[in-house]
Parts: sequence; C-alpha cells; structure tokens
Amino acid sequence: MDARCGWTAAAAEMAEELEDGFRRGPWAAEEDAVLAGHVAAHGEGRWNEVARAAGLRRTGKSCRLRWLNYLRPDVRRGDFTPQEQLLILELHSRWGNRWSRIAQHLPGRTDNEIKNYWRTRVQKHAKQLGCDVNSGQFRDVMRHLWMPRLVERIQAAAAAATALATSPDEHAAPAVAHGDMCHSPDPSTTTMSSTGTSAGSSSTSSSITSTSVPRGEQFPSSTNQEHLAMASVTAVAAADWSSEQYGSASTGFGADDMFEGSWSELLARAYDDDGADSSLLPDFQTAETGDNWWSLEDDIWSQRPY
DNA sequence: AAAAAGCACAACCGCCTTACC
DNA sequence: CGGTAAGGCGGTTGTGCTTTT
Repeated sequence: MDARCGWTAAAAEMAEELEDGFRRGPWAAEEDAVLAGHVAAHGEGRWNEVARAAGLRRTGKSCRLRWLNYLRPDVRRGDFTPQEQLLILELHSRWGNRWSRIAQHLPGRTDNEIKNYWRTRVQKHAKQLGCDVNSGQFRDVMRHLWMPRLVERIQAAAAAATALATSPDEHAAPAVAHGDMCHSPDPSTTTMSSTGTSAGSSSTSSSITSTSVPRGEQFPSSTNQEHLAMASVTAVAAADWSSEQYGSASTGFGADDMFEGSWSELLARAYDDDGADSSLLPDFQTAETGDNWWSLEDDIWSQRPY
C-alpha cells in the first residue's frame, strides 16, 4: 500500500458500527470492491440507494465520498506536478477556498486532495514565514516568488522536451524534467490505500470534473507533446494572471516578459521593483524559524522522500 | 533504540443548496 | 409555497508513517 496512506488494512477492519447500523471509519477492501462493482454496473448518483442496494452498511454520503475521492477510475494520485501547483496557487488567488471549483481545472484531482495540499504544504510555508496564508503579504510571496519559479521550472522542462523531440538521438534529459514533468502515477503510490483493490484499473471514463473542463486544460499526459501543451496552457494561465493582476508595464512580470530571465533575476526584480507590492515582501533572512527564503524554496519544490 | 514531533491524507461533520413531492 | 431528502462543499479530525531529537 501507499506508505503515505494514513489508513491500513488492519485499521479498515476496525471500522466501527454505529447504533443506527451504519459503519464508519476506514473502508475495507471488500466494501471498496462492492461499491466499485455496483457503481460500474449501475452508475453514480442516488448514493443512499447505492448503499442500500449494494448491501453496504454505509451512509450514502460516505459512499459518494469514497467513490469520488478514491475509487473513481480517473482519479490521479501522487505528487502534484509544477503545472498543477501553479494552477492551484493561481486559482486559489482568484477564488479562495473554492476547492471544488479549483478541482474542476485539475482533472483527476479531487477537491479533498487539493485542500489537503493547500493545508499541509502551502499553509506550512506561510506559517514558516510568520504570516497568515490569506494575508496580502503571503499572496505577494506566491505571486512574485513561487509562481515565477514554477513557470521557470515548467519552461525548462518544456525546453528539455523540445530538445528531446528535435534531437531524438539525445536521450539524456535535464534533471529538472525528470520526475516533476514526467510524473506519472507510480504504482507504489497509486495503490488503493488501505485496501489494495483494483478499482483504479478500469479504463472507464466517468469523470465528474473533466467533462466540464475545456479540452486544453486537461492534464493527464504521457507524452512530451502533451507535456509541452500542458506547459503552454499553464504559461498562458500564468500570463493571464499576471496581466490581469498587475499589467505588464508596472511590475516587470507582464505577459510579455514573464518567461524571460532566470529565477534569480526574477527574484531580484521582485525585490528591486519600486512598485507598490515590493515593499510587502517579507524579510526572509530574519524569519523566526531561522530559515531563509532559499531553504524554504528548495523545500517546497522537492519531492517528498517517501 | 525509543519517544516525540511533524506530516500526509482518508474520512467525517455540519451547513448550504437543489430537486422533488 | 413549504417540507423533506439527497447531494455538494468546505472545515475539521483521526490515524499511521516518517523524521527528528
């Protein structure tokens, strides 16, 4: 099972039964199989009836959640790609904690997963910086530091993919393109968490979210071309964000030049810029934790070691 | 080696909205 | 139009694993 999963098969056996006859707690493999089989045969919706007809001693709500967040065939698991991270930051800056709405733009990702990402990763760094995650200060950090960094990373990977496509003999890709850009569900991290059932192997496309998402924004990718397309889409989104938020002339982060220059240059410009926002950037060197910006920055992009 | 702290994530809870009667 | 059930959503909690002390 996924080493990161909080629930084990043993824990699943400990799901308690309430006085009303409903079970709660971790799902057992048998329950997953029953639910997945029933949905495959009869479709989604009418969850109370699903629970009843399938013989599951679970509430309809519980069945719905289990299906949407876990058993759905198209659900993606594993680390968020830089594109996804960028989109989350971007969309959250627009919509706030509208997790479901944000999730609609990250096909295969659930609102729960995005919410967890925000709370565990993003809020952690806000805390380390000593500011509130919803503060203007932290938003500026995201806009001027994290997001340009992500864009740069995406660009680098796209360039690497281009080089690979034009020079088929050269198989060695830059490290930046490995892992993040070439992310694909790792069997070791996509196993049904506590249960190990095979519901995820179905090719059935019954996505709740992807059906309403513009074609160009669909993420799951397995080829360099698709990676490039994704990077472009994200870059457009970022450029759109940039021009929308600040305009291209006043900040140096406009759509025209947003993707020029190195990360260090962008950082320097963020600090050197005389615009209204630069003064809001915190002094990371004096952060209480003792961390400076660079250690945080390295940390947030790194893949978890397990 | 053991304990404590931190982290990630599945699952639940409560509120709100929508659909149906 | 009002009541009720179901679905949807955001917030919160609980659990196990990993890392640190």
